Amino acid sequence: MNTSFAKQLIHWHLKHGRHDLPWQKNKTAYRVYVSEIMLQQTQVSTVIPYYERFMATFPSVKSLALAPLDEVLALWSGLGYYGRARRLHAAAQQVHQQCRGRFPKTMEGLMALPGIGPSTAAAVLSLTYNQSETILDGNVKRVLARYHAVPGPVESTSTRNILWEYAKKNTPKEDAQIYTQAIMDLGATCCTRTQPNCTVCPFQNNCQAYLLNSIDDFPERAPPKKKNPEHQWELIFLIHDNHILMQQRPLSGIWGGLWHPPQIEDGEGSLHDWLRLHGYTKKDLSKQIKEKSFRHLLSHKTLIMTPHIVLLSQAKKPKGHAWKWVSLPDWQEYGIAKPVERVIKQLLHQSINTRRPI
DNA sequence: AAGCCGGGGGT
DNA sequence: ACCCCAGGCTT
Repeated sequence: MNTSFAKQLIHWHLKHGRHDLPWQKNKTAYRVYVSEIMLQQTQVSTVIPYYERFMATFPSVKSLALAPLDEVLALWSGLGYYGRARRLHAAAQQVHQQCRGRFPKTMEGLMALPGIGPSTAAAVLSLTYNQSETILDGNVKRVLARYHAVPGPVESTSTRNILWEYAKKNTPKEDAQIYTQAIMDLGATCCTRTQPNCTVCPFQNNCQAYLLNSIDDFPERAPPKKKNPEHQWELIFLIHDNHILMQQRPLSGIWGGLWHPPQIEDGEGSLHDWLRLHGYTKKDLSKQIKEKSFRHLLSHKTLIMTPHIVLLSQAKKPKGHAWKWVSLPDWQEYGIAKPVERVIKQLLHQSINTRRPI
């Protein structure tokens, strides 16, 4: 074990670490666990407001376990990676039903829960119970890759194994709680990705990358994968009698379990589909869709049909099911993806400005 | 091993 | 624009 590394780091953390994060208060396995899931691939500043709302609504494992998934997704909407929310909910139910509401206190026990991998399990155990377990997140990878000038792209398995070994060697038997927080804080506030603040770093005299004057070369990155071309499709916002037509997406894939307005195009989950269910012929539909005029299709009551383009970064078309007219005052109670939320807000705003009832 | 999953912040 | 973020799951 590299005792010196931990001691220096803990000493640094005493003065320069973060001590006021919401999940650092009233530390319980549940509170730390929820924070760790939210923080996966998500920055602290983004998480904080979501975390506060979430914990106010679900203060205990039991309350989360007994809540419907819809409610969990609604609180999660806007945060991204919605699979995290589904697995969080499933894990809470497992803990509630199979562990009498107590989180496992072992790596194996925690990793048996959906959504918990080695890093999250170690974070829960070290931060909550001061167990000597090792994390390897983006911060730790960066710190260690620089400290040891580790060559090779951090995405590769071999480099990751090397970093795991360093990380384990550095983890102290005592004070793992403070150490875990400390190494994340160092990565987040000092050993940052760009423009690291090496002049105040406790490892300035030990960091291989700094001594080689090549901080920017570590961690090495694999060449970027080519991204899917961004595709876009039309979502149609049908608002009728103060309700908006929405459909829920299947649990797998992008925006899993979330709600959004129907797409115009033909196919499963399209507006075509929905209208056909309501007795309109295909010929009717083609004509009216082309003209973007649905006033006579649904009702002669107030109806505003507003097509909007929602841009997604994925090439898959939405497949939805479970059509539902959602009351406009209630739409925020549903899990809605961020781009969709923006359009709905804009629509409501417009209707207020133009003083047109919808 | 590679792909998938989101939205935002920093540069 | 591009990179990255308190990763894990699926294929």
